Amino acid sequence: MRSTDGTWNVPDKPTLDGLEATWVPRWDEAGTYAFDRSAERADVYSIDTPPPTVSGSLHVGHVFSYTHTDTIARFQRMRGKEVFYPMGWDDNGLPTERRVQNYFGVTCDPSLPYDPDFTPPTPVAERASKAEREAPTVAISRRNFIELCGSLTVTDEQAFEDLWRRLGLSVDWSMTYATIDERCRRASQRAFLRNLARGEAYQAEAPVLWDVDFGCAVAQAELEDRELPGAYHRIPFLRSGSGEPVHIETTRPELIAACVALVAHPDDERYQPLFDTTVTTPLYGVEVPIRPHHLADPEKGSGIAMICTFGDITDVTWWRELQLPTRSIVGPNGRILADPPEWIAAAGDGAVEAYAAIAGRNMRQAQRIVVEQLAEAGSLDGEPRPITHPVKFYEKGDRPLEIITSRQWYIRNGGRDDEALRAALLQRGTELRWHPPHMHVRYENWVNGLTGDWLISRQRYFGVPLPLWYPVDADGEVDYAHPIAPDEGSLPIDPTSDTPPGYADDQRDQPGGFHGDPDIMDTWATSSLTPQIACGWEEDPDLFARTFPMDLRPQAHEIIRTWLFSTTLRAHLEHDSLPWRNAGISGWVLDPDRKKMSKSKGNVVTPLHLIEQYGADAVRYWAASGRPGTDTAFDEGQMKIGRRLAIKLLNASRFALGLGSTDATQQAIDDPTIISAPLDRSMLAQLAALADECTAAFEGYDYARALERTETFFWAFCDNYLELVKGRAYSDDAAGSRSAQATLQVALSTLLRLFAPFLPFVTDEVWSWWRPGSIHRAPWPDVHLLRDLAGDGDPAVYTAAAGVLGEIRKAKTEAKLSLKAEVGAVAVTGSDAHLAAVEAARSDLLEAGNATTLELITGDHSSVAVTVTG
RNA sequence: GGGCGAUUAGCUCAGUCGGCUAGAGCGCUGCCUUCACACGGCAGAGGUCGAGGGUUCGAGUCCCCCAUCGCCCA
Repeated sequence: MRSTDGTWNVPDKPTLDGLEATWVPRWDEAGTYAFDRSAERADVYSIDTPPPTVSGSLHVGHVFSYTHTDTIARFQRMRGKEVFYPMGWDDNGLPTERRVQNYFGVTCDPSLPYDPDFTPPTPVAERASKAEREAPTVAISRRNFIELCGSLTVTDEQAFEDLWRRLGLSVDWSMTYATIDERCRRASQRAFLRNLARGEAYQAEAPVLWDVDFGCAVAQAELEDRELPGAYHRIPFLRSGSGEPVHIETTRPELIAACVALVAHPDDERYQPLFDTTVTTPLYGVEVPIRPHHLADPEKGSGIAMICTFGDITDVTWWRELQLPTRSIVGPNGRILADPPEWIAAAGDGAVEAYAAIAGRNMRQAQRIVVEQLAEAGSLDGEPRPITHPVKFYEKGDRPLEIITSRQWYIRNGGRDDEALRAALLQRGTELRWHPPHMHVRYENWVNGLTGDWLISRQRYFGVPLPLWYPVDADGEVDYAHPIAPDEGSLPIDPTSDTPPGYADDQRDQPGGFHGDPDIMDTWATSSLTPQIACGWEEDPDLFARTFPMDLRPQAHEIIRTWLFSTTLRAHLEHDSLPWRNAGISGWVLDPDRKKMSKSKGNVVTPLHLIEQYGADAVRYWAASGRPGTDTAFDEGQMKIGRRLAIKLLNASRFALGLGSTDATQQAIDDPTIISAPLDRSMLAQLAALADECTAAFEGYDYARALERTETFFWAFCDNYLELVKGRAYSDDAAGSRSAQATLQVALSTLLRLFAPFLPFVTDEVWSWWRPGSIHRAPWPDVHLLRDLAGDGDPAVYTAAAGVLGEIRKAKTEAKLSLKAEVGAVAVTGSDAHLAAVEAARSDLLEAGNATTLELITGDHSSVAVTVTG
C-alpha cells in the first residue's frame, strides 16, 4: 500500500491477489491514463484502436492483440509522450442486427409504423417455457428495431469496457466512441457528402454481388471463396441454319434462359469458324451469337462457354466488354422471376412453358428441373461430370452469391478505371511503416487485385443512412439522377424520417415530392474513418491538429484488405495524407491444434476466467510473448510462467527494499562513488545495456523482444546478483552495504520500469511501496544515468562472478547438498583477464558460496574446481 | 495458379552482422526447505536446426531447389 508520509511500506507477505481490484479504480481516480490535450503534436503519440465488434463475445484473440498495443502505449507514455488512446465500439451493422434478432426474437419490417410505446419482448434465453422460447418472431418497425439494437449494444459495451479495464489497458475511457453514435454518423455522412461533391462517390445501375438471404449487396472486400461440389453439364446448342450442335459445358444449366451469347478464345481454331454466327438455346430456342474473347479458357470444359446475365463475375466482364444485352432471370430473393421475360415470351409457347416450370423456384430447385427438362429433350450429353470448384460467398452468408442488377452507390478506390488513384494508394502503402514489414505485401496484393470500385450501399437497417433524398417527378417516378444532399450542419440525418430542405414532410413519396434513400452505408464506410472520428475531425480542430495523422494503427492481418485499406483511401481522398505513420499487425491466436480461433469452429476461449485464475499481468505476459505479426498458440502454461514472474517480482522487491528504508538512489545520483563495489558497477553496466536494448526494441515495435530480454536479465539477477550481494548488504561493511543497497534500488527501479508495459499491476504495486506517483507516469529508464552510476564498471565482473557461483551451486547439487553447505576451496583457472574479473568479486563470491578459499590459476582453458567439504 | 510467412529439444519459442561446444521456459528426472521467494529454488538429461545442393576458412543464419503447414490473392 502506498505510503503517505514518505516512509516505505513493504508488506511482509506480498501477494498478487486483488491487484486488479485495487489498481483499476486507483488509476481511474488519479487520471493516470487521461490524455492531456494541451500537449503539442510532436509530444503526442496517438493510437487508432480497433473498435471491437460488440455483438460477439471477447475472446483471447482480442486480449492478445490489444495487449500488444497497450505495451506500446505504456512505453510511449513513459518515454514522455502524451498518449492519445481512445477506445471505440463497432456496433454498426449486420452482426448487431443478427444478435438483436436472435436475442429478442424479432425481425425488422420497414413497412410497419413506429411504435413509440414499444416494449421489447422478453429475451429468448430468459423465457420460462419451451413454447415461449419457440414462439414466432415478432415483426417490428425499422425505427423500433434500430432502438433495440442501440439498447442492447450499450449493455454489451459496458461488459467489454469492464474486461478491458481489468486487463489493464491504459485507455482514456472519457473519449470512447461507438460506430453508430451521433458523432460517428455525422462524420460518416459528412465524409460521404464530401466524396460526392468531389465526384469520388457515384451511383450506378450495374450488376452487383448479392446475398439472397440478407437481400443485400456485397462488396469485393466481403467476399470469400468456398470450395463446393458442382457438376459440368454438357449441353448442345444448335447452330442456326444447319442445326449442327455446339457443345458447351456449364455448372449452372438453370441459367440457360439468361444466356446472351457463347464465347471462345479468339485463337481457338475449333471455334474460329463459328465467330459471329448464331446458335439457339436449348429448351427456349432463343438465338444468341458466338463471340471471341481472350478470357475464354480453351482448357476448360469444351473450350466454349455460355455467357449468362449473370452466372459469375466473368460473365459480367464479358457482358460489359462485348456489349451484350441484359437478360436477368434471378430476383433479389434468389428465386427465378415469376413472369416469363420478354425474350422468352418472344420465343414462343414452348419457351414460355419451359420457363414456367422454373418460375419462382430457388436456384437448387431450378437446376434440378432444368436438368430433367434437358434430359427429356435429349439436350444433355452424357451424365453430369462432378467437380469441386470455388464459389463466391458473402463472408457472413450461407448461400452462394448471385449477381443481380441494381442501383447502388460506390466510392472510387482505383479498382475500376482510375489507374492514377490506384498508383497513389500503392504509394501510400510504401509510405506507411509496417510492423512486421512483410505485411505490406498483403496491401499491395489487394490494391493490385481490385476489380471494381467500393460498393458502399447496403439494403439493411442498423447502420449509418446514406444521407440523400431524390426528387419524385409528377408521374411519381423517383429521379435518382438528381440526389438531394443535406447541409453538413444538419448532420446526422435519416432520410427516411427527416425532410429535405425545400420540402414539407407530407410530400414524402408523393408526385412532385421526394423520396428518402432507404439504404445504409457499409459498416466499413464508417470504420474507415476511425482516425477522423477519434481525433475530432471538423468538430474539434484543436484536438485534430494535435493528434492527426495518428502514430499507430494496430490491427490483425486479415482485415488489411478492409479496414486498413479503406482507412487509407478515405484519408487520401479527404486529407491527401496517410491516416497514420505506423501499422502494427498482430497475428492470430491458434488453438493447440494450430487452427485459428473462431466462433464458427467452436474453439474460442473467453478471457475472464483466465484473468481470474492467473491474474491480468500473467495473461498479458502470455500475449506480449507473441511477436508482432506472428500467430501464437494459446498456452495457459505461458500464463503460469507469467504469474510466477509477477510473484518473483514481489518477492525480490521485498528483499531489495527490506534492507532499510533509505532512498539510496538519490544519494547515488548525487554522489556516484557511493556505488563502489566492482560487482555493483559491473551489474549496472549490464543493466544499462539491457535498457538500451529494450528501448531499441520498443522503438521498432518489438515489444516481445523487450520482454524476453528483461525477463532473462531479471531471472539471472535474482539467481546471481541478489545471492552475491546478500551477505555484503547485511554486513557491517558500511561502504559495501551502502553500495549494495544503492545498486539494488537502482536496479529494482529500472527493472520495474522495464516490466511496467507488460505487468502494469504488479509493477505499480511494488512502485507504490517506496516511490511516489504511478510507475506508469514515471520516466522510462535513463541509460545515461545508469552509465554514470556504473562508472568504470566492467561488465565482465558480473558475468565471471555469476559463472563461478554457478559452478559452486552445481558442485553442491551434484553432491546432493544444500546450497548453504560449506565449501572448502574453490580454484578458478583461466586467462589473466578472467581471473582479474573474478578477483574483483572475491569477497562476494566467498560469502555467497560459503567457501573458505578462492584460488586463481592462470591457464589456457577456463575451469572451476570446487572442493566440497560437506 | 501467383505471392507471403513458418519449419530449431517431447511441447511453446529465442537465436540481431555468417564466427567458441546451438539457447530459454514448460514438461520430465534428481536434489535442496523456512533469515525475498514452496504460488519456491538449484541442477541434470534431452537437438542430424524439415530434405538436398551451393557460396565460404567457417552456415541454424546467405543463395538455389524440394517437401510439409498456415495465410493472402486469383
